[in-house]
Amino acid sequence: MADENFVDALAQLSFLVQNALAEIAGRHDLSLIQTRLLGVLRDHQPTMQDLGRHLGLDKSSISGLVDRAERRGLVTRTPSASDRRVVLVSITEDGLRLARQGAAEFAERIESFAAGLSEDDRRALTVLAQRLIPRTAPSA
Amino acid sequence: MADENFVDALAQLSFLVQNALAEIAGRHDLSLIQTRLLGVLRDHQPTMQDLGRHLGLDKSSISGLVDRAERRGLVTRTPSASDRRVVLVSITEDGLRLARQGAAEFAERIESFAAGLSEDDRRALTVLAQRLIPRTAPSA
DNA sequence: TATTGTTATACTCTATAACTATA
DNA sequence: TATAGTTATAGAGTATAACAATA
Repeated sequence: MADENFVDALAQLSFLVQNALAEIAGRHDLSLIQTRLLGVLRDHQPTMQDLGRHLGLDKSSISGLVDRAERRGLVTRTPSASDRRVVLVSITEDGLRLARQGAAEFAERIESFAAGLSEDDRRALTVLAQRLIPRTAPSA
Repeated sequence: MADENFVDALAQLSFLVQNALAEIAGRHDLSLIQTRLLGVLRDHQPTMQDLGRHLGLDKSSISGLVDRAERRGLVTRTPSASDRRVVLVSITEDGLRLARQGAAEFAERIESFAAGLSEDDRRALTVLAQRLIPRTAPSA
């Protein structure tokens, strides 16, 4: 089976990237899921329900997640004006700072892994990776 | 920054692969870490300490992990003959069956992602991925 | 004394089910 | 009635610190 190598290489690459992400998040006392939460909030001001969809979690899990992030001053809850059942979640200045810092460190780390790759190699890897990723792939 | 695309593509690819892994594990009521445990035990009969090193976890975490796997009949503890402080962990028939089944499903899933890639594309992606992976990269 | 593993404790993360408030 | 969110509860997973048994 020639494709054992293919599957193994993708699996190991995914562990490499995820471990880097978890390690960098940990340096800021963040879990992977808290990091993803901040990542989503960088570009959106979603409802609790939206967050559940984005992150693939039950609403009760989102409640706890946002509780803990709010306790640390990284996000805030705002009641919706149009529907008083709804809660909007926003990132704070502190949260934004942390998200940017983490993203920069992550990019640096990935770059360091790819130090041995030429520009052409990187472009080729980028294109091949993109062809594997469906439009529905979750983001950080 | 041209490399934003590179970093993003690798991050998304890693989420794609890890989510596939987690989803398949979940179908067998396994967590990612339980799956990795079984993966290690397919080829080794390590001590608790060895497992901690392999999986990057504290020995107390390994105790709980092995407890839960043992309770499900997936692994067994054996006292070492040479050093009575040491415990050796082995996979059971049931555990092995589960590990093989999961690995096969995972390979299938990865193949399905790569359905649009030619043989040459796969080879190229495999080689590029391998060049990113240090020899110390953790395995499933 | 040093090492191996377990246990006690505490916290994060997750889901299910029951609940409250609003629509 | 239906929907948005919270709370109560339970369990996995993790680490730190204290412990027991063995070396």
